[in-house]
Amino acid sequence: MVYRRTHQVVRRLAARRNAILQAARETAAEGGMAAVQIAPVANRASVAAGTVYRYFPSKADLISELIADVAQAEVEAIRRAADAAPGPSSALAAAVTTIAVHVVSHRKLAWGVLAEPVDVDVTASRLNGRRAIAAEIQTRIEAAMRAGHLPSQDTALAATAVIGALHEALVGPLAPDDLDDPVKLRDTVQTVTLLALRAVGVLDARARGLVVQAGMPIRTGEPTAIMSAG
Amino acid sequence: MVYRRTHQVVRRLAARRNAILQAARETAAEGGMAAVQIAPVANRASVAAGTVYRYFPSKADLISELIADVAQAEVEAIRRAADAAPGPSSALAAAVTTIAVHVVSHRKLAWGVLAEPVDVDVTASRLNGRRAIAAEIQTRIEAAMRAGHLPSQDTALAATAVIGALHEALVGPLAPDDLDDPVKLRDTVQTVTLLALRAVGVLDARARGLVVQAGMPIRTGEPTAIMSAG
DNA sequence: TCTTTCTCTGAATTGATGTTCACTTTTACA
DNA sequence: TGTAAAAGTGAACATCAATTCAGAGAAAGA
Repeated sequence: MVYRRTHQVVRRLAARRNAILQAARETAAEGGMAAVQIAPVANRASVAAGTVYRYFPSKADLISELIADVAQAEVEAIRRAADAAPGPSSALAAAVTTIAVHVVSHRKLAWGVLAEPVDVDVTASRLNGRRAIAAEIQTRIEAAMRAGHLPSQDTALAATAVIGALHEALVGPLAPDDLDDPVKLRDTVQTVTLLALRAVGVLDARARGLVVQAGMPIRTGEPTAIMSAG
Repeated sequence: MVYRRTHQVVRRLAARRNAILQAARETAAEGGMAAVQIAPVANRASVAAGTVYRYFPSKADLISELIADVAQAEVEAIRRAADAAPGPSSALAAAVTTIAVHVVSHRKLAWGVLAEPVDVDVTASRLNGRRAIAAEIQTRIEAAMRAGHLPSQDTALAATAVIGALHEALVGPLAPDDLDDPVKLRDTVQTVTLLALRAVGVLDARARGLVVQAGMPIRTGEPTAIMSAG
């Protein structure tokens, strides 16, 4: 034997794999899932089309992994935001706000990951991602419910409905189209968060200071934990 | 000239066009939009593939028309149910309940019409359908708001969120999978309707008798107007 | 430097469907 | 019954992107 992988090579392979995933992600963020085709992604990652297949068995696997990554990052962001909150109600508010902010901040990517038509089958990955995020919300609803802050309810269904409301109102085809205006964006996030919280029985979240404060900037691309005491 | 369309022929042509649309609809209801391919649909309508193109310029047009038809029927059902209600709050409840019931009753079709990936571009048609339905809900929210039954709010955003909550919880990938059980189905519809109404600020819709009554059968395939006084 | 093995390349292949079109069948009416 | 126009047929075609693969290029060690 005259060839054995050195650490260098191992690292380079890993880096290249990441580069492909990253290229796919950027492509999706810019042009939606429809734009995520092997040739353009490969080109963006500075490799040949065939090379992609040395790292991913198929386009479906590539996109599935992309979806899983995005979902996991979201779950972690939600968890961080909620765990930093002082009580169950504000934890729930923080979780919902986090989703809302992330989703509006990366609409194209969110739409692609969540719902945009793709030619290959990624339902399993999407389902898992949704499940993980819904479970996170469900946990917070349960906690608030047990603390007596929410009426008794089917938490699984409630979590699903909350997510649906957020997605449809913020990235669905009917979402407002003027969200590039930061003021409008903040108002929209706040309104939708209020709606979602009200759905599960939070009374007057705004008065209780549970949601985004007026004038507070929404920063994109980082863990978001915007809320106040509750 | 020795050929001119008789009334008979005109009728036969119209009937055949309907047969193709109907075949597409049935195919979608059974196998989702993915199953709506020219060859199977033509076969189901008992015509050749080429014949479809004598009635529809392209597959996109066929599916777009299917979507428009379903959406329009839905709008009419919502309007009937809401108009039959005694007051603004119950009209809103009736509208929401109608959507919920229809959507669970024809999950595959609803999913196909609303969100399922399709290889051709039907975004315009979907957007129109969603807009029409959202407008219907928005109208009812506005009425209830003006009557002082709801807090002041952005009705467009509220209507969108309501629709999102209904869809995600009832036909989305996270929807309960045991909706074939009629009891479970009724409970689910009721729960989700409550969530949706609560989101826009309806307090305790159940106690006020605004939603599906326990024991009331949900019939499918016809205009639904299930509610009581309000 | 030479050989072996791995990795990369990108043009060619494949597969799946929407779409077309030369031909057949049907229709209306003289 | 004959014939011109319309309607229907379905096999062939076009398209488009995922996938493959034979050969080129690098890397490791003798």
